[in-house]
Amino acid sequence: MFPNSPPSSIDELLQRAEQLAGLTLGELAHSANIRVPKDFKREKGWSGQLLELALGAQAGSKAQQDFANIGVELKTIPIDANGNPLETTYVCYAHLTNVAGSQWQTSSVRNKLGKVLWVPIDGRRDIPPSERCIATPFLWSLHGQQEQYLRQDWEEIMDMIAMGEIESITARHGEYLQLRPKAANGSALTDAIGQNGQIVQTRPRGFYLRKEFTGKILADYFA
DNA sequence: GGGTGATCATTG
DNA sequence: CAATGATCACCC
Repeated sequence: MFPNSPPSSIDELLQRAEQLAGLTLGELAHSANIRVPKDFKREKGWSGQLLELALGAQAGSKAQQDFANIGVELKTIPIDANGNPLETTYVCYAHLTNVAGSQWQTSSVRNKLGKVLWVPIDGRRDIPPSERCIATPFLWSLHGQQEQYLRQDWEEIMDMIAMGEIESITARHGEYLQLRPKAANGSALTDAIGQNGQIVQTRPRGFYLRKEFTGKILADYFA
């Protein structure tokens, strides 16, 4: 059965996570009487929510780490047969106003990625979700050159947001961290800084890690 | 609407 | 055919 309380230490979290390696999503879901969708067309976050339950993360939405008591964020990541990421990784919502004076050290990107429990899961679309296998979860921390790469991209993007250039930022900006739409649909609007410093309406955005970045994390671990 | 969990699907 | 831009479900 799934734990009903969060892990009280990183060791406990890792112990829980290691128990999941090798299981299929179907086996894990079945153990808790959870039904598995045929595909993820209408339940895109299903894998992540299943893993939250299986590891005892607090359900629901909160703007901080999944395991705030031990400072760890949980990220599932879909991989192909070679262990390479199949999708970019969502990090957090991007605030588009009141960004003057934002510092990397206190940014939500850095806070979210400080410590991450990565759970690679077979994401091949030609395999039904129920048969997709959970690989070996591992703990990773953001530091050194990887942090500098993200910081550089983040500062470039935040500068553009602060300068009122939100509409000229595309997903092509940023070597490893990119800004993309993040909303329920195309009609969602939020405040942003306009070209003359005024408030304008734009599509909500989120920060995402490019596959090259997460691919390196996976390669470093499994090398 | 803002935020969590992400993958989908159109297109360059 | 990978990547960008769009979208799905749920919570508050």
